[in-house]
Amino acid sequence: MTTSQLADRLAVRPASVTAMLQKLAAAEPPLVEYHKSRGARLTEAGQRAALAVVRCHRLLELFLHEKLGYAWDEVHDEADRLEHVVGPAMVERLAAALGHPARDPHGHAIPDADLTPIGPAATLLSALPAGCTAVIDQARDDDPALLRQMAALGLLPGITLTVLAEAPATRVTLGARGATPLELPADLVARVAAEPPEFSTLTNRPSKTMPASPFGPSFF
Amino acid sequence: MTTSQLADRLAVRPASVTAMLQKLAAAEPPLVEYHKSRGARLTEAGQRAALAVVRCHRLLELFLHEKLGYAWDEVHDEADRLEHVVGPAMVERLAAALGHPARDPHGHAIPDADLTPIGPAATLLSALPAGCTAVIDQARDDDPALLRQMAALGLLPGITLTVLAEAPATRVTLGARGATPLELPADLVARVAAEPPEFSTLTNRPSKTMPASPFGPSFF
DNA sequence: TGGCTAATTTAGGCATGGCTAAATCCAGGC
DNA sequence: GCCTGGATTTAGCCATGCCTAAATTAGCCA
Ligand SMILES: [Mn+2]
Ligand SMILES: [Mn+2]
Ligand SMILES: [Mn+2]
Ligand SMILES: [Mn+2]
Repeated sequence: MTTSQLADRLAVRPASVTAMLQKLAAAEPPLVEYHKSRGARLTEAGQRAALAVVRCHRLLELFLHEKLGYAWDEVHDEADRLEHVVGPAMVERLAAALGHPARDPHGHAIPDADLTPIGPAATLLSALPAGCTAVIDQARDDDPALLRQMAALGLLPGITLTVLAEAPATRVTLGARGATPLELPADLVARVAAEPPEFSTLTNRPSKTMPASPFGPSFF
Repeated sequence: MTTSQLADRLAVRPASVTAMLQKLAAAEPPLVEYHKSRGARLTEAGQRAALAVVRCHRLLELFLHEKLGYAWDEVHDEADRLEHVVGPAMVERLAAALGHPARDPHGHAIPDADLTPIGPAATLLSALPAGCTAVIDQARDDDPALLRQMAALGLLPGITLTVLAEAPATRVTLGARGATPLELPADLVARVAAEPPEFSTLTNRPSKTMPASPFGPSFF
């Protein structure tokens, strides 16, 4: 990643990114491989550190949803604060209490305890060709409004849909066939991913109305 | 409290305490009433802020013990880190999930949602007169070794004991009468509190062997 | 091969919360 | 009513992580 890509994602100034990259590259062991003015990449150790935080974050999200009754659009922010403070012992306790789950409420894959890297993302709804049938896999979890909108439309991970048209707007049908067609907002289809039914770990499995449940592969 | 008392409790230099007291006194609203070179005291707002953190801390301790299977000597440190990051919504969710409990695993009172101040401490074992019968109420939770020692001796909140002798060492009998007498270490009796049976909210209620369970009044 | 612009890094600051060392305060003791 | 030693505050620093503004680099096009 380049300095400015990171600055954008982190909502921080490029100068701050440079400083942090230098620090992480100088750490023992180095967490990033930093080529000045060239960008940076996670080292093996850095990737493990990152996966540990992601594992913690997603377990927390699922815990808040499953055990404390949070709606799926409310869990991300709380998890974002807790993830940096929860100790390794508690992470494993949470995993055990949740039955070593594979997915968080938004369908994101939860890295396992040995921090094996996660596979690539599924396909965005906006990239599905017309006529295609796919299973909703996961959605960005950093936009509560998006998640509420999805829940209202019945667009939950595990749900199967068929694309009727891609342009000018994405029109889909939910449930295997012929139900009422839906027109999906452009910002929604750009942030929800789906997979071919035969790839999906878990086909069709709605949950409580507002909240969602565990499912499919990763993307962010 | 004086500056140096605070410095001792917080394991911080007196100069740092002075700086923080000045800051808290200047806050809007002021959290402490600070008389320079004279010491400081919590304001109404400061007390509420403190009780909110204590409530969160104790709910977390109970949650870790009850729901995640932590032993009672392991919960304090984890709660100490989480307490500053858990949001108000999660505190109330925790309280609800735990059934709005009155005590944490060490017997400390959990402030209720409206942050009503907590009553004074029970009596230390070291202060009980010989012949006295009392119910274990609570113990300091910041010393895992003490808590493990208590569990090993069967000294859990809710347990009734009778003091046989105060000097040279504290000798007690557990259970209403005549079981095998125990000699209690001086550092233990200085950090465990008990109450007259008729004052105790909950008489006799041991729990899992190592871990403990919710009980009696407060002290720190 | 320059030169120009956009990306990046450096330089210099700010706020937080801590520390040490040097004043300063104050309460007793004489 | 002073004197003095312990308590307290002030002064001056440090590390973190972030910021702005000023260099510096790098890549692309003439
Ligand atoms: Mn998230
Ligand atoms: Mn998620
Ligand atoms: Mn505690
Ligand atoms: Mn406690």
